[in-house]
Amino acid sequence: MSDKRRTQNEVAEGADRRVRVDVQRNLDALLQAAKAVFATSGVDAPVREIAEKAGVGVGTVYRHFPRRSDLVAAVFRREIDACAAAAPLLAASYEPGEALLKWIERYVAFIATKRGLAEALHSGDPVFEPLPLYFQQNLEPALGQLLRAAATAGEIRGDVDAGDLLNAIARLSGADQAQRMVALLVDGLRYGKKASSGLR
Amino acid sequence: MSDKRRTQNEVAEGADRRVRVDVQRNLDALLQAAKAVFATSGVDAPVREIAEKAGVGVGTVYRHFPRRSDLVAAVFRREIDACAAAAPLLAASYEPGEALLKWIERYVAFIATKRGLAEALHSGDPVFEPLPLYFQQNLEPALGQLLRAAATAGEIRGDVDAGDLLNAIARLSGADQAQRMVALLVDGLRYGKKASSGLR
DNA sequence: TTGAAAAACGGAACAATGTTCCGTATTTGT
DNA sequence: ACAAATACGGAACATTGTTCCGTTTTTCAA
Repeated sequence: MSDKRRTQNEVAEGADRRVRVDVQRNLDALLQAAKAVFATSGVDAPVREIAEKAGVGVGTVYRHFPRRSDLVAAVFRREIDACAAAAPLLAASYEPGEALLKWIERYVAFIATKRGLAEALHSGDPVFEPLPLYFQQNLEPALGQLLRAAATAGEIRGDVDAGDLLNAIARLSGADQAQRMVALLVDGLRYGKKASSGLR
Repeated sequence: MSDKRRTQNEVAEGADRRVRVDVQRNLDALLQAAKAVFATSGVDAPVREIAEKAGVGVGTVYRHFPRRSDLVAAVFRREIDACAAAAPLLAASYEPGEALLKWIERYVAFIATKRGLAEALHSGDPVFEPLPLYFQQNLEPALGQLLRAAATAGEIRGDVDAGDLLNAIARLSGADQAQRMVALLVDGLRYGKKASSGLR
């Protein structure tokens, strides 16, 4: 290794070396192909299918994403971010209760388009652990804000955990009657200020 | 044991031939092994593992259960039946609201012990189609009865479909916070007599 | 009791998939 | 233009569902 001093490019960050152009190209193609395939065949689609659609070998897929789930996570990250970003926007445009409802609606729509994602999140397979983590780290604060605002406004009870709700909705989504079931869950939010189901 | 004529055993049904003893033995061993393995490793456990535990070859497993899911279904059928049978018993021993709550509790406990079952039910994999069918055909009437009784008694709203609720609970079960989420759902049952979430 | 036909058995073999490995091709910095 | 570094593609391996078939066990009746 001759010394590789990157002269002026030596940014603070560990920017070891400029990313090779082919890497960037393949990564883009991969993410795009994966997004398309996931939408079509669900998140359980074979890696080979994605690799082929992207015009790369499976080796390339695995170099960028050591685990299948890493690819899934990468593909969804940006959509998750967008969903999280929507929260403050809605909060600024509607009253607390309405904003909460609208955000949940958006969240449901997002989850619904990802066949198999709900299962993956809950599969228990250690390989999917990072995914729900990212989900919650990004979505929980967003929902938490809306939840708190709505509770303060007295529109819903105040003892509901954002993470719980996020998880519950994700599980309910995907079913034919998802809308109805989520609605029921939301009604539960308004039931009262104190626990009361007897199942606690 | 010479005289083998089926004499009085000759039931009307096309009892072509008495089931071979080894068949019965293997079938029992299989169901028992499967039940144990499912409880330990979840319903996704490899068929080979079950076959080995039962002391039979995989060929035997597939002769009795053409699809993996058929075995899963067989193992749960009796438990499902028991769960369904509990409904009228509870209805006879408690007031409508209480009976409903207790039955849901039992249902949750049952689902909880079957790691992966909720996912299987919803997997979309055509191979699991018969399972949810059996579930609903047996559990829906049971829950429906309790639901109707509770609604009549004015303890919950009357527009909740038993199938929906069954499905929703199955999806929620298995999570760490399943109890809390189901409780929230149940609270939703009491919210009012009319739709009100705005998500409908 | 005995022997041949029927039924079931076990497990090797096949197919689909996730993942790893490595010889080859591409890119980069000089 | 060249050599080192890096990435690439896809064959090879591991795991698991499912099928196939030669062998073993059970049944039935003479």
